[in-house]
Amino acid sequence: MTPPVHLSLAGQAVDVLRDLVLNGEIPPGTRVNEVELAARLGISRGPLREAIRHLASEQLLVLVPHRGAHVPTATAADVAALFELRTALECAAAELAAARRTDADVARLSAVCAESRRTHHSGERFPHHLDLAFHRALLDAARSPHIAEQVRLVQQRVVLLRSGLADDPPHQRASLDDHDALVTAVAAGDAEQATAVMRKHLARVRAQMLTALRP
Amino acid sequence: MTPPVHLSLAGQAVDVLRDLVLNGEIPPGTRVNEVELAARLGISRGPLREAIRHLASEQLLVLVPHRGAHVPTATAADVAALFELRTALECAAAELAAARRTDADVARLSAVCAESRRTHHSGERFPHHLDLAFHRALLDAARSPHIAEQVRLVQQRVVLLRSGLADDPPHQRASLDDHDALVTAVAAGDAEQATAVMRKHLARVRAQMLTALRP
DNA sequence: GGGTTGTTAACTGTCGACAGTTGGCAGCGG
DNA sequence: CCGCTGCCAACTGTCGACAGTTAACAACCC
Repeated sequence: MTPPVHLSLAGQAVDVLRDLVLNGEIPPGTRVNEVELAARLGISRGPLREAIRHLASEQLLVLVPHRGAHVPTATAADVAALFELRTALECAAAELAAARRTDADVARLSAVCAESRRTHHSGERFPHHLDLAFHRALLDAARSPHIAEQVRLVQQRVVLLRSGLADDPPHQRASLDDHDALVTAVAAGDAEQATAVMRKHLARVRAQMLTALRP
Repeated sequence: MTPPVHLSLAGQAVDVLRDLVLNGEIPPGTRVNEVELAARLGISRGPLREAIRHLASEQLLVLVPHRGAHVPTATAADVAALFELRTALECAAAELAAARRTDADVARLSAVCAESRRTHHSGERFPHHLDLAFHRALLDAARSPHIAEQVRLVQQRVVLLRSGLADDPPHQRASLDDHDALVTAVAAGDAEQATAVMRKHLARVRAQMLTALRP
């Protein structure tokens, strides 16, 4: 029932370290000490090093020769460049989803949208995990494992960049509308419309992140 | 002059191992023995393991717990799924290139095309490295480092899958025409046309690889 | 006093060795 | 003759220790 059930210490360390980075317990800019972290995780430096390199390949850590690893800090240029990649990938996913979706896919997407609106209306907070769930459901509908994997990696980076950034209720409401429009386009099998909506949606998210990054 | 100038043994091992895999010196399906390869490279197992994990993150190797790493074998389904990702990335690159290209970019692209035609006419072989050079020049014109990096990884996998596959002169000529059409569209700044040509080009390459994979 | 150089401590990069697991092979029983 | 069980070799996973490098601090010279 737990998908990431790694037997090796290195595999476990990857998951633990990933959570530490994404949850902000190792804030951006912090250097990672191998011996200290190895002791904290109760493992040796060998597996930990493999885990660090793995996270670096996911770009959740930055390696500097002879100076160890540190969590990257958010840059405006980084956000812009990253969203170019995200747009390319998720627009393609939206296009494929519109062409391949089943009724079950549409039902799942609608369910996530409904759940999002409910929590937004009641608690007035749009939890990010529901946003991620929506984009993941769209990826499932696209049925393209390689694209899905790459989107997962990019979204991880977005989560890291977004950590510590303020929320913006009007933006969240607009995102909900975008999601609804996406479901409509996908349900109708309108690939062109789906990509157009996705492009607009990501442009909005990108703009919100850039403005939240300024002060 | 040599960009990948790694100081660490692990970094060097990554480059050596990558060449070994891409040049077919470790054929697909072959298992990699850590102690043997470490001795062959004159290094210890530690750095080699890090190199192996790195190549696995680039999907040039497949890791099986307690059974080591092996070079993946080409599957038709794999080619299809991979080209979905490649299409998404390179179409976006073509679109950005059309919007951002400079005269120098166009000159470089034209030069690569001319060189390709010359070798094709004289030696009747269309060297793959010129094909790669063209796509790389297009990426430079797109000026999107993240997309460029991902395309580089995908193209590596394509090279691996294509290793051992027969060439097809008519297909090569069509590819040359595609490249010329791409240069024209990019030079004209016609993003829509550039993505359309790229999509068609990649569909052709994908079809050629799938037919060459059948027997 | 500012800049430079020598020193030192901390950390990464690397190595060799040990332990645990896997797959194959031989021997045994049916 | 076929299937099963127990052993064995080979390999991976992990650990602790050593060597090389970096950066900061302190002493020294100008």
